[in-house]
Amino acid sequence: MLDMAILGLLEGQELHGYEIRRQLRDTLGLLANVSFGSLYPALARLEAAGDVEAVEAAGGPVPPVPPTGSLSGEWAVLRSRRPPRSRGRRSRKVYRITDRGRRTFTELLAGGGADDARSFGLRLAFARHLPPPARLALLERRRAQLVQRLSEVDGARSEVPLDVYARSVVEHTAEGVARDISWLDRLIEAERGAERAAGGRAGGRAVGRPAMAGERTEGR
Amino acid sequence: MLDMAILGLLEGQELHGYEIRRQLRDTLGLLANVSFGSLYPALARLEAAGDVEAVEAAGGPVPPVPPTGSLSGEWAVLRSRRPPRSRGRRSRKVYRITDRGRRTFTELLAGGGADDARSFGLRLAFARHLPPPARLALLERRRAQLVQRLSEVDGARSEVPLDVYARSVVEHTAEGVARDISWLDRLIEAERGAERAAGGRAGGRAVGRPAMAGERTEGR
DNA sequence: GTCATCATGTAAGCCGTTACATGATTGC
DNA sequence: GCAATCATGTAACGGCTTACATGATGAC
Repeated sequence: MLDMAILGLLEGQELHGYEIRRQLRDTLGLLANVSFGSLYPALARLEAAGDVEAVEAAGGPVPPVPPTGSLSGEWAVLRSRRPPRSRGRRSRKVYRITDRGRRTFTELLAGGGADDARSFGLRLAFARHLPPPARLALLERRRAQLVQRLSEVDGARSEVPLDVYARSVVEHTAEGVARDISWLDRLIEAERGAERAAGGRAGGRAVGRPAMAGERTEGR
Repeated sequence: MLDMAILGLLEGQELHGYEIRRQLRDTLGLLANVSFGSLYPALARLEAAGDVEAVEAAGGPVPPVPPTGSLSGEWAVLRSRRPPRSRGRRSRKVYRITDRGRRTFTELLAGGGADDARSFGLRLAFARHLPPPARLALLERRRAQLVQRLSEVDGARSEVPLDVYARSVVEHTAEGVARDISWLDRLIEAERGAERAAGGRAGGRAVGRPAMAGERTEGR
C-alpha cells in the first residue's frame, strides 16, 4: 500500500523521501503519519526492484523542480517565505519513477485484494491513472462490500440489546457506512455519465479498452 | 487493543474463543474479522497473565450458558433454529474474567495512548465501565484530535490543485471528520447533562470519584 | 461417508511502528 | 555554539494476517 502511494506521487513529479512524506500527510490525508522507518526502506526496496531510480543531482545547487513539477514550485512559495534555493538539506536523494514502476503502479491500482477504507481511498485518489472501466469496477466493488457490511450490521443490531455508548458507536458507524454508499452512488453515476459521453464520441464499442483517458476527466 | 475488546466482552458473560469472535464481528462491528490466528494467542496470553481463567466445564454435556449469560441464550434461539443443547463442538474452552482482568481492563480503557478511530470506537463502546470524568476526557481528547486534523487538512487543501478523484476523496474525508466532531459534540453535551444531574444528587463536589456509575446511564 | 460447521491451535510472514544514529544547514 | 529543521538511514519489535494442522459432531 505504501508502495502504491509512493509510486502514485512519483507519477508526475520527482521527489525525495522527506518530501514524499509531507505530501502524503498534508495533501492526501490518507496514510497520515507514515514514519520514515517504513518510508525509506520502501524507497530502497522500490529502487532495488527497478520501479524507481535516483535522479542524478548533476552537481548544481538546486535540482528539485523537474519538468512536470509545477506543483512543487507552487507550495514552495506558499510555505513560510523561504528563498527557494539551497535550503537546509543533507544529501537529498531524489527519485524518479521508471517505466517498470509505472507498470507496477497500474497493477497495484487495479490489482484485486480486499480493499479496506484506506486502500480504497488511496486507489480512488489515484483513479485518474486507471482506465474508466477499471474505475467503475473499483467503485462498484467497494459499494458491494459496504452494502453487505451494512446489512450484516443491521441484522445483528436487533439481536442483542446494547447500552447507550455501544449503541451510539454502532449507529454512528452504520450511518457512516450509509453515507459512504451514497457518496459512491454519486461517483458511480458521474462515472457512467462520463463513460457514456466518451463512448459516444469514441464509437459504439462497449468495454474494449478506452485508451487510459486521464486528462479528459480533469475538467469536469 | 484486542485484549481490551476481549476483556470488555468477558465483563458480564463467560465466552469461548469462537463465540468472542462472532460477537466482535456481529454486535460490535469494530474489529470486524479478527482472525483466530490472533484471537487464540491473545486468549492464551491473557490466561497466562491471570487476566482471564478457563471455567471448569463440570463434565456435563452443556455448560455454555452461565449465570450472566442471558444474551447468549437469546441469540441462540434467534439464530437458525437449532436445538440449544449439544451442538457441533470440540473441547470448547470457556473463559471468565478475573478481578485482575477487570483492573487490567479499566487501565486499558482509560489508559492514554493516541487513539485512532478504531481504538476510540472500542473505548467508547465500553465507556459504560468508565467513571464519568474519564468518559468526558475520552470524548474531549478525541474531539481535539479531530479538530486539529480537520484544520490541517483544510489548510493543505488550498495549496495544491488536485484532480477530481483525489479531491473527492479529500473532501469526503474532511466531511466525515466534521460529522464525527458534531457527533462527539452531542455526546459531550449529553455527558455533561448527566454529570450535572448526578452531581446535584450526589452533592456539590466537583470531580471526586463518582463511584463508577454503570447501570445509571443505561435507561437514558 | 463425506460435507459443513463448530472449535482450537501453531508457524510464517507482512506491514508498519518506535527508538536510535548520523549529518548538513540556517537562524538566533 | 546551540537549537531547530531538513534529510537519510538501521534495528528491534508489535500486532495482525494467512495458511496449515487437527478434531468433534450433525446433516444429507
